[in-house]
Amino acid sequence: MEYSFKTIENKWRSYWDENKTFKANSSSDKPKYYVLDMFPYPSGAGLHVGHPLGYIASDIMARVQRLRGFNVLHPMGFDAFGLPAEQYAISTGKHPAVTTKENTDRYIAQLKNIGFSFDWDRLINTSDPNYYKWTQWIFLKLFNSWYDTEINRARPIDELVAIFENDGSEILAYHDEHASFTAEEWQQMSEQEKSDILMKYRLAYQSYAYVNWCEALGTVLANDEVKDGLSERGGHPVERKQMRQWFLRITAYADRLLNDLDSLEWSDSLKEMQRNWIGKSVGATVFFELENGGKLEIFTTRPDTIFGVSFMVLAPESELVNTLTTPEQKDEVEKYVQWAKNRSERERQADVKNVTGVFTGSYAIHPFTGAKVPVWIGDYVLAGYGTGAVMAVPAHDARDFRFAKQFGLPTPRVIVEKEGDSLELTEAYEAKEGILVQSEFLNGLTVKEAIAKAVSEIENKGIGCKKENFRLRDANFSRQRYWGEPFPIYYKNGIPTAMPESELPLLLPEMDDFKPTGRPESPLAKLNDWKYDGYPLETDTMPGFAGSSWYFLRYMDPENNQAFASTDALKYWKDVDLYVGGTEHAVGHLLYSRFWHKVLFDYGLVPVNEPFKKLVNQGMIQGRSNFVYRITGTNTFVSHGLKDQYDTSALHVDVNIVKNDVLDIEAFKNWREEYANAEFILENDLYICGVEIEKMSKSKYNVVNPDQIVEDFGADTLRLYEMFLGPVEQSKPWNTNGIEGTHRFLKKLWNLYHNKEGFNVVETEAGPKERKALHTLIKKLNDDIERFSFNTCVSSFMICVNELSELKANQREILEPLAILISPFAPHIAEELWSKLGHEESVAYAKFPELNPSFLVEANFNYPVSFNGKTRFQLELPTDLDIKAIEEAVLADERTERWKEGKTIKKMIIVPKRIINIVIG
RNA sequence: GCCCCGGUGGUGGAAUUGGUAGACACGCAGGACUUAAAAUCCUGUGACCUUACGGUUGUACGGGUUCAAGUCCCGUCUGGGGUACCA
Repeated sequence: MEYSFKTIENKWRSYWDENKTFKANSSSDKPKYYVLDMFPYPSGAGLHVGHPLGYIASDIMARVQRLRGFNVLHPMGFDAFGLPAEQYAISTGKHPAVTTKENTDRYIAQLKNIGFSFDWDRLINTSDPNYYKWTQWIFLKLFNSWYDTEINRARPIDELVAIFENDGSEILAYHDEHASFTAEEWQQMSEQEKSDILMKYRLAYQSYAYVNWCEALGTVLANDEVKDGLSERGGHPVERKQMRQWFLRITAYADRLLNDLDSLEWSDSLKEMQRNWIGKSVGATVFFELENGGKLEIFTTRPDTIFGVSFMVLAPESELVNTLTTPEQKDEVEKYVQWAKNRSERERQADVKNVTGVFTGSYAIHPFTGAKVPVWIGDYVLAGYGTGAVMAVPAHDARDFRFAKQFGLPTPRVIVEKEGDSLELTEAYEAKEGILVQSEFLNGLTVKEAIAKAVSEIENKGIGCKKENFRLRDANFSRQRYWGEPFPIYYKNGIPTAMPESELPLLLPEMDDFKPTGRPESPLAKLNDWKYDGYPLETDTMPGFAGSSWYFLRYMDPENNQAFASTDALKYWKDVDLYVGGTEHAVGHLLYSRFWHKVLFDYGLVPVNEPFKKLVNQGMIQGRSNFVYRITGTNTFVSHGLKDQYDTSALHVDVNIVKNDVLDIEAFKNWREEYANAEFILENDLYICGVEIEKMSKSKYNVVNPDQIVEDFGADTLRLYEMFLGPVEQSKPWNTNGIEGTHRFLKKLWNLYHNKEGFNVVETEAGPKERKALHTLIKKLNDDIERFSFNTCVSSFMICVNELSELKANQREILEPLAILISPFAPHIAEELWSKLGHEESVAYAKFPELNPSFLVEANFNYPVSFNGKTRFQLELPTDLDIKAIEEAVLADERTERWKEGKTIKKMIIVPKRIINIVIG
């Protein structure tokens, strides 16, 4: 009887749907287990083969935990707001809500096709008003909060107002710049002044930031849409424009976000990434007097090197640039600042080959030596970090060193490895160890001592103090876009004001025209009636990470319209036991979610202070991308082999219009309007595309769908194959070579339970060989599931089934537990076998088979492990023995007794106290 | 540039704590069954030398620690992810 996967999979898919087999109840006597996937963005390209990698792994865990007796919550939903749907709307006029609905429907069908055990009744969608009502509600919570650094938690803004009214500004609160005022002064302030001051304290506040403005397209671009300083669409110039925007004050939580990492079961590398992102550093803030009056504040982590300062560098955006530039330098400085302004931060940091900068003409005075120190402007200094100015110590910082070499500035060395070393330098000596020289009162000290001493001297002189600094910046929460959550904020006489909670959700208004406004603002600005209570509403919308920062809480109680989730549900499900998702979210999403969760925790709205207990980072299934090369400023494309002769930028091209890396030129012209008149420079009459292995993503046009695989081999084969491909954590490019192997395995499994006539399982007792095969498998599975090693699980299944096939084992005693064991991995076939074994309830309600170690021990004695025809084993010896005695001990061992007939010890590898390896041949 | 992860046969990968490198699977070659093909099954398969027995060598590259290194340390090369408006 043949394994007919289509019939079987269709049957059980509808059975699970109709019976709601995987519905989770928010109350149960069983212990709870919450397994969560990072929910997908429903891209127009459909679910790609990379998505299921993590989903299959988490589904296996969900199913295993159900079999182990847990009440499992395993939900799915969609992160449905975002840029691609809006871009699609701009080019086709199709409303993002419509495309999003189409895409989510397709995703649901594709997901159901793979047989995931999701509780579909808990499906959520971040673009659904019933969902984003609560995103807006949490935003208002943030807007109406300030951070009390004395008790280290968020508090209502009303309480801050009360404090200002009674005591003025002298409180321990986390804020921007400090404005000092008395209670009386506060009371006399205008509404506008009060609002401005409160903005400096709110956890959601307004401030200024740069956006990528593209004049030609008339819109603000995401970083992803900018390539080499030009817009990806059209290749138009992009400039950076400063605008007022919303921010979230995540920096108030920097210490807690850092310290609480210790309690999480996340990989060390991921925690390390978050730590580095938060980037806590301890150093000093120091004021340098300027020659012509005024002061320059810098932050340094290396106050010990203060005698090595040979110049200062300001970020081009620094407010001091204007005041410090002398008339002679004015032209040059303005030219430089204008140029640097349009380079992205990443470009500025990555481009170390071209060191750029300009002298302001002004000098600072070294606080200890009194020397004149020139003040430069350089774009490797970022305005957003520290004070936007550095004291440059070229001898001990690589970036400062390159700058000094470029502009012929001195590089005095102040630290040597050991006393008496030469002061010559060919590169910066950055090590934080050595002895101070040429440093007056620091001479002879170690770096560590010198840091402490320098800080105390700086403090004594009253020119600075010890300071902690974080690399983490507040999160920019504004987007000049349509397809996102509207802010429940209106401008009452120009003052940003929260809408009442009772008015939520503030619905995203219907629009027909999503084209850019031609100004750096959201399409919502085109609406005349976008008003609340007669006042204009905020026209920016929230970014992609708004909805995804709290969705894991909504699954606990998705229908609730009184609260984002009920207290009971939150108490019961508490937190996510296992979170599976890609490393691409290592800092963004995972940091924002932790931050939101902590704010809610401060208000007692969630029971625990961290949302994700254990995290597994699935690797990425990568795609094979193709590229075309556009000559800068033209609509001409040059073939890969000739591109180095031109100034080009590489653009992704749809892999579907490329065959064997040769571009179908006609298809390319039809692909996008802007390419209709494209011209080509060919090689050998062909346009050859470039190739790169990278993230599979719609924007890279390299997506492969799982649908065809399910059609050809079935979902169970796809599930096993994706697991068999390698460790879940590992990234690899997609390819289907070898999928036959896992399909063949399923056929073999099927044939264990069937002969030609049909189902064929006997009730007789199994022999020791069969029992050993089964229990070896149980043991392997238990160990491997624990360490998330599903590829070796699949191998173990194959080995076991091969052995059982050879033994022609068809005893119920063996096959019943085998069906349960395979069910998390290949659920459809397992359900079919389970029902044929005479069970009425789903295999999901079965009990995970227990290991009987006695079968293994017995088996081990009867059937020694053997490789390449040689028998080997390890023997532990108690103490040092001479070779002769070891040999005797080996021969006396009962295992040797069993195997040594006619054989001798061929090889022994001996280490002190222990024999490691004995080969008998 | 900076932070994080990886590099093992023709291919995906295994080796769990430093102790048999290449499990399992794909591919390939040969064979069985078949008129033939498909399917299935069996055998072989890192490289080099050898008719064979067997030997030598081998985990990106260069060093080091160790009785013992794919695994630990230092340096280099190289691929991928992130880099704050893709999600």
